[in-house]
Amino acid sequence: MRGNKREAILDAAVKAFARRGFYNTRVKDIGTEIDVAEGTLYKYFPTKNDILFSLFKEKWSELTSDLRRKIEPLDDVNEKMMLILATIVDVFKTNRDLAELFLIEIKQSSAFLNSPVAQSMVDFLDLLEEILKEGIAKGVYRKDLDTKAARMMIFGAAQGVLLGWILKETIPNRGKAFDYTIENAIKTIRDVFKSGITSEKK
Amino acid sequence: MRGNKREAILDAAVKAFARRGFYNTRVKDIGTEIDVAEGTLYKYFPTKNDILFSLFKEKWSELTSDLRRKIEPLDDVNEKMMLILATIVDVFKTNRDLAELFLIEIKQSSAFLNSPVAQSMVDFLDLLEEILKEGIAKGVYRKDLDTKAARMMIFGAAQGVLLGWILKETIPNRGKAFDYTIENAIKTIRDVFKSGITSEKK
Amino acid sequence: MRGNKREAILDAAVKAFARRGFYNTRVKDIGTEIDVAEGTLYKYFPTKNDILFSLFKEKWSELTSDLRRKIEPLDDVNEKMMLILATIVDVFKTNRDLAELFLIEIKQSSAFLNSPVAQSMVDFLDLLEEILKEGIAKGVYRKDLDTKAARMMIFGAAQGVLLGWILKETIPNRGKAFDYTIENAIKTIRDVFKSGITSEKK
Amino acid sequence: MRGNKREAILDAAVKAFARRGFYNTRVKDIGTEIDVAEGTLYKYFPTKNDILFSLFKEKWSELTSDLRRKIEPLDDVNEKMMLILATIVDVFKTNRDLAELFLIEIKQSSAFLNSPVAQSMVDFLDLLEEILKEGIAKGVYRKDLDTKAARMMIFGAAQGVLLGWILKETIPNRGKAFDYTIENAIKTIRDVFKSGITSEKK
DNA sequence: GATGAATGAGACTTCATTCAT
DNA sequence: TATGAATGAAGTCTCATTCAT
Repeated sequence: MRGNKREAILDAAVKAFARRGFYNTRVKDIGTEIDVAEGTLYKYFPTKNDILFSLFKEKWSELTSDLRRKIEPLDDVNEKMMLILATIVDVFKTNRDLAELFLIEIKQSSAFLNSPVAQSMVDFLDLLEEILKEGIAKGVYRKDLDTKAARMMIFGAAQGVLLGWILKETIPNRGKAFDYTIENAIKTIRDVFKSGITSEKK
Repeated sequence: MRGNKREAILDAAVKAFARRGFYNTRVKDIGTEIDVAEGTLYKYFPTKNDILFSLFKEKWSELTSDLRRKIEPLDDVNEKMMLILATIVDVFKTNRDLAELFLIEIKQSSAFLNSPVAQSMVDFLDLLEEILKEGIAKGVYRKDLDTKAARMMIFGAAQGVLLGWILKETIPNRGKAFDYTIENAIKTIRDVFKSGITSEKK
Repeated sequence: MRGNKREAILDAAVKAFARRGFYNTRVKDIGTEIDVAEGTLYKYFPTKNDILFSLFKEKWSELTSDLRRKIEPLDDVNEKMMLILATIVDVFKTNRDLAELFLIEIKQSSAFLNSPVAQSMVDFLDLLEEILKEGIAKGVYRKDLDTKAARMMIFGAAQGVLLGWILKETIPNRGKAFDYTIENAIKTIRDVFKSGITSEKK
Repeated sequence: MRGNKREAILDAAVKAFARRGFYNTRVKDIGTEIDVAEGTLYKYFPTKNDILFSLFKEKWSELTSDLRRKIEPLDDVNEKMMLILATIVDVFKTNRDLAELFLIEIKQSSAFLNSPVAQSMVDFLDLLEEILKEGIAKGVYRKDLDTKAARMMIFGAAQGVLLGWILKETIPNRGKAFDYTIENAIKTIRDVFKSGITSEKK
């Protein structure tokens, strides 16, 4: 029971934060989402900030361990990398609110990057780097890759296409500026990371 | 004189917003930065929001037109693309606060993506797309590229490496997680976009 | 409980507004009057203006319906009219703060005369007019009376004597300028409306 | 020249205060009315309050001495009284802004009734009382008249009809509630004060 | 545990007044 | 004398958090 309500609060918070952003969400809004009084939230989380903290921590951890489980049986690094990218996009496609929150409230995440909470996001980046290193070791990826830079690049690229995909639907007027399917996006990412944006021949 | 103070306020706002984020910055903080009273800010901008709006609008416009001017004399699309990526990284490297603001306060930018202000950011994306299209037309870039998705991917990738670079210095504890030079970052971006992360041979 | 606090706030507001005027009263002042925090006021009324609005609306309504109840059993229009005038003076004599507010913050009432709130004051004027019309129909009042003008005249006359009575006590120095008892005032009003200021004979 | 600008400022203030009320009028608004900068106003009046003070003082004085001049040649007290009432209504009819200000910003006038400024308004009331006393002495007015109360009643009655007349035009929606001509109003006042609201046949 | 009324610190914004030009 | 940019005190209102029930 306890765990359930805690979970429910976090899920409500994802929705609320995604919809209006952290600072424009009232603590009451989170409660309203699941018919729980403000005071009750404070039984589970000491402050509004802590709700966001726990959210990031737990959701990132979940995502990372899911990914680890998924790529474990695979051998080919390229396949691993592509699976990761595809999964991320897929997860966020399924859980739109979570996507919005993770993509958009970066400031908040960086705001507590100092805290132990941050580890969960770094864990994800570490996973990315592992694959890269493995690929390099196996001669599949180029040796001169700066893995720390590359992982941020990959992370950013995924964020970028997801952001565009979100904005397309969020913002009627500007929709055309971000008009692509999520399938095209994932194909673009895969192809570009595989062989660049340059034409194959050459 | 008038223009100067307006400029000064915007610059102070960049600093303040970058340092603490939009919502954690007090209007008074912006004024303090340049020894100007709170009330004076309101002579130049009707609301706190408008300061951020004007900031995005004007700085993005500046950046985009700078880029256009720079790539004009070039013929090779690849060179153009690389120049753009290098310039962006360079601009933000020089103006650290601006970088932080643009990379991190995305929510705010998306918050007003409906407004005419947004056009300035879309203008930048359009520039990116133009190059991509030109490259495709000239047979330099792959024909199957979804240019709308690709431009978001490139935009995101650049943001990603810059974010890491910022976080490295902002967050002492986690510094190692983002430990790469900006030079390595730009090289990584260039190489990956040119020929992917896979090893050259094959 | 809820109703009680709302009532208490309105009563505190009457006092505060009467004492210093609407614009010179701080929201905090109203709360202080009844040991309630500023924020609490906003649980009951959305804005400071709304406090004044509700005040006018509810107090005028109360007064008007009281008057209607009182005059109902009477037959003689003259008696009705005199009862109304006497009651008004009496009500305000008893509730000095309310008097001060109603007499003095006319600007505010006129400020929202467009709003539905105004109806409550017009209702009172309508009551006055009804009596006048009844009197005319019965041949007790002069046929050539412009009832709309007359009701404002009566309303104003009552306001005038009450204003003087208030000023007498409010303003020590000028007290002599308004030196009459409320009993004399009501007698004056009654007599003058009955047969004018001219001497009886003639 | 000096006097002219001072006069101009006061006239502009009458307009501005009448239009929006004292508290909703900005010092700048007064200046704008006559194309004078804010700073300039402060060369002529030490504070915003002083503008209102001077206004009341000077305008009331003007009105009172005008009235004295007008009634001087008359012998009949009744004629005097009627002339006064007619003149007041007429003055305000001609100078609508002044009317609105005097009728509506009573709080402000009472706010400084303690100050020497108030004398100007009391002077007017004194004039009213003089006539009443003269009438009583001559046996024209009833001996039992409380002159202090009566003068407030007369003052209030005049205010009342003027207020209605102003509201009629100010407030489109409620116009019907105050639908009478100023001519009817003055006739009503004259008749009622002469012989009451009761039908002539006694 | 749950509630939601109450709290009050603190944010944004306004505007009377000052003062250098 | 005239200006109007600058000031900053102070007001209204919000909302995270507390606490009595």
